[in-house]
Amino acid sequence: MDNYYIQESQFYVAIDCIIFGFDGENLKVLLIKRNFEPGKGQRSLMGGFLKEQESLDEAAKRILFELTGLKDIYLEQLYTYGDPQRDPGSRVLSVAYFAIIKSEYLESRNDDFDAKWYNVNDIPEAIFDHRVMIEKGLKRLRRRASSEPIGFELLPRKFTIPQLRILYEAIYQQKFDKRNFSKKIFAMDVLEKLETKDKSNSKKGAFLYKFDLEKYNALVENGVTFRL
Amino acid sequence: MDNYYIQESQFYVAIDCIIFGFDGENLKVLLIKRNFEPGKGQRSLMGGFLKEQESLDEAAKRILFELTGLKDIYLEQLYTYGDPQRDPGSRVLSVAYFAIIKSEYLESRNDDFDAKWYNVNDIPEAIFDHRVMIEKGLKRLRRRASSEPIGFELLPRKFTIPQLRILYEAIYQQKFDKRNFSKKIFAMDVLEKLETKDKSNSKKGAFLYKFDLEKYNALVENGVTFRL
DNA sequence: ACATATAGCGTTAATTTTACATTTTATCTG
DNA sequence: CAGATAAAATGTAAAATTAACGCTATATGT
Repeated sequence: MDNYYIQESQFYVAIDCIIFGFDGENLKVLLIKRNFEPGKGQRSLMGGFLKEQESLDEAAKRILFELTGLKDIYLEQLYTYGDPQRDPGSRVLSVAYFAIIKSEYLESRNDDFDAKWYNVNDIPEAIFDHRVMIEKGLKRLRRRASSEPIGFELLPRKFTIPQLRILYEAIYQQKFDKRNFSKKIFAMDVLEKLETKDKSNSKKGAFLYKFDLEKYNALVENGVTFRL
Repeated sequence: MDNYYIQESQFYVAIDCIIFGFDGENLKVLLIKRNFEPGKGQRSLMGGFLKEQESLDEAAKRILFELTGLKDIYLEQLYTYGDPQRDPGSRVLSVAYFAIIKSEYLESRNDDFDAKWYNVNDIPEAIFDHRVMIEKGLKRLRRRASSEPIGFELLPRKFTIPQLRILYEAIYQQKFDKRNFSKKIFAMDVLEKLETKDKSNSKKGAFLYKFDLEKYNALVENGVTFRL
């Protein structure tokens, strides 16, 4: 490719992924132990450098795959951090991505990186500006979860209404009335009720549901918006 | 500074600014005529390359200053575009910024760049992915304007209620009921009523108001959120 | 002084949101 | 196998918010 911009400066570009998960009780963020200098051994978001021929989205997918072995993770660009002093290793821009892993994959292969889940209410110290990134990711998650059906990304494919409610309580750190919550979610008509019950949390058992993407897309077509 | 990352690739990083304005009737976006290759002479967002010692925000401010001669412009990072093919001149990432210029400065010094305002309902062809950026900026503007008091950034410091309403009608491309609109804005109690009237649009004249930042900040303290 | 054209304002109906308690059901235990 | 248990499921009324709607006031121009 020709280069018209020879006289301009160039920069390292990193991708950092804020990975959220839900263990059925609390909202979690995944941090690894950084395995190179500077900051080797410290807590860090999973990240990596952008490569010559990659788009940003591709790089984020590659990095998530390296950590989790998963493709098809919910992924969304969050913000780009470019303070000249942010990385003592050199001038590096970081494009932060926001990712969600379904809780059924919480225990995926990630041993090389010594990855651990941390409760979002109690985020530990982390390298560089990674805590700032996590805070921003959390805000984005809260905004998104109220206006798009991304909560389902945090749950198993089959889930119960109480599970869904507890998830939203974890996201927003507040209680929701059981009746009102059910009413709201059923009113949107985006769930498919299954025959089977989940009995792990009660003797009576709670019916399982699936998020029905087709119904949801049909609603979106008609201009109806998700709102919880 | 030490460099721990010698083996990684580096990239050009551009900043592009989506500059919105309001002429009292329509929402506008400012485009310039690009004055260097590739794409010389074509319509483009105002932009420039990130420099060695600059943060992203600083670069965006510098670039806006170069075009408008203004400091203290409303500015917010929007999104980073990194497709390897997006700029035929070389591999360049672009960090898009979203900016608002008060309409009293619409006619600022920008002659070097042959800048022109375009109605957002009728965005002309523009270079690279700049139209995509503008569309995204427009969405962001709409979201922001409904949840934060940024509409005032688009108006003169003193404005009338009908002006404010017409602005919101331009942003959302829909009519708002006069009475309900006034009620809503007055209910929030963030405006200061002035003695003087603006008589440019009617014989009777409409009272002028100022956005009262102190009142607004006090509300935010109390957890009240702006919503129009 | 009268015509004109926009500014300014209040009430009612409809919708949405909140608050709140009892019955159902499968399992566990004695 | 009967009774205890513990979470799931469900409806209604009050309150708050939002939407719909038309007339009078005012300053200027003729």
